[in-house]
Amino acid sequence: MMAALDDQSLYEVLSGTLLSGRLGAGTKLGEQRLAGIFGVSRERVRKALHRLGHERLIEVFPNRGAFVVNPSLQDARQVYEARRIVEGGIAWRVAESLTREQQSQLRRHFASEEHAHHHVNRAESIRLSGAFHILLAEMTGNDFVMRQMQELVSRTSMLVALFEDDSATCCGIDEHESILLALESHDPARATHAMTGHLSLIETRLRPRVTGARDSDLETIFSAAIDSYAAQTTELTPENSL
Amino acid sequence: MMAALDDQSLYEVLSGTLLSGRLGAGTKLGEQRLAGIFGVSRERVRKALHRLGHERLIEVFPNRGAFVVNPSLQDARQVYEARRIVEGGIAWRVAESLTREQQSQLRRHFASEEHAHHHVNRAESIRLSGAFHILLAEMTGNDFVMRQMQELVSRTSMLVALFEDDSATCCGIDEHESILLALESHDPARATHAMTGHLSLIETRLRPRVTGARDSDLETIFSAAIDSYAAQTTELTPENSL
DNA sequence: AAGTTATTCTTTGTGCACAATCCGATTCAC
DNA sequence: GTGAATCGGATTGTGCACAAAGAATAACTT
Repeated sequence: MMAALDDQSLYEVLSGTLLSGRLGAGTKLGEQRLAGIFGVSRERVRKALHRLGHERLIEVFPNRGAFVVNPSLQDARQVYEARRIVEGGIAWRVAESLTREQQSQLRRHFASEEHAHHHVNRAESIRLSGAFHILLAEMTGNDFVMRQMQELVSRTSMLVALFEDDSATCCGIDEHESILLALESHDPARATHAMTGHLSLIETRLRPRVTGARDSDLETIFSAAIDSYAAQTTELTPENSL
Repeated sequence: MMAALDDQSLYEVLSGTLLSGRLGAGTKLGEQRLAGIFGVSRERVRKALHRLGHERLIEVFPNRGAFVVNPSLQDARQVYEARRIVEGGIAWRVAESLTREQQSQLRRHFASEEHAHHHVNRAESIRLSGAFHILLAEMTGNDFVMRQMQELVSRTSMLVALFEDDSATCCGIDEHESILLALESHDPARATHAMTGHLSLIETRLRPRVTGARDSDLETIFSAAIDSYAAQTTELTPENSL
């Protein structure tokens, strides 16, 4: 069948592929080309590209086109610095007002992290590490803060794809525990301190990596992305398969 | 002459007018209508509208159009909450690393604030109060943080236009001083505390105001906005008047 | 032969016409 | 008279064709 992608799907596939780091930095994303690959009109691609540009996932040069961003190590540092500032503020706020439910929710999450860690389930560990930070942002119950965090986490995942030190792409579990303890003691300053220290440690794990000649065949990469996206969505809405 | 507005100018006039609160909440911004007023094609207006929608300065409903946002008091609270979190983090960070130059820069700014305050220069006081917060954000030297702050300050100025208690739309000057003192003492926790306390105080000044039947004649409002924008830009580039 | 200009070709940007959608009013049925 | 359904007007969304800009190449001059 190969359903025609709607705007949202197109954006999600594009965005997901960008974030996964499968595209070589600096790769040109031609409108015509993408339109052909995705089987949609050029205007559709245009709109998606503009949106991605606004979210800084790609760089758009007027009359020149859109290109995959090529973040420098300095850019990476800025992302972590921003996270220290924002998540420091989040930790402070959450420490002030942690409820019983929130506390047990964090405890439960931390237990999963430990479980995955001890069973050396690497992929799951990475996922849960990120989720811990998102969970804290959610506890502020604030849309602005959540959106900003989502953007920062997106950027982070893009960066680790570029600069990952293969040995450690996930947060240290002890550090999460010390954050948790600080939150539970309702000590804002201590919580902020634990959070900023944690993020600094993660940052030190970044290594400038030779931007390896990754596969930059747009057709191949996006076809795979579309397939996995389709699989994922049909799985979520099985009634569609009727 | 009445130069044809380019994309950027169009966006800035639109955005500035939105932020000033001169437009009634919920006012519909029809594409055709605006195109006529600004003397540009509909597609141009479309693009600007989409951008504004992405920045949440207007609400865009598919197939229905764009409308001026109508923030509730609860929305306002969220903005101040977000500012407490982010600016709390900023204060922490700046307190950690305040340089001599930064310190004197802040002192100088504070002196201007005091001056305007004592001479009862109301408009200037308001402007400088906002600038103080932006200045702190700039001192982090972080693009992400600055962009977020710009967005939050924009929203704030929109909100005070809606909910202002006429007696106090500017920051208390004593509060800024206590933040300054905390920063100078290089005490992050104290700085964060001063900042969050300050923002909470501002928030208490918000009063739910009957969304007064403001003038919603798009033609009149935008014509004035275009004129003042033109005046402002020609002033900045006097060589254009040749 | 190197640098510079002219030309061509590709890619992005824009306006226009038409299609899809939504809102409101009128009409019809009960 | 009230409710639902339908039709008309208006507004937004989309594809297409053309215009404009940039990049690469070719030619020409010094």
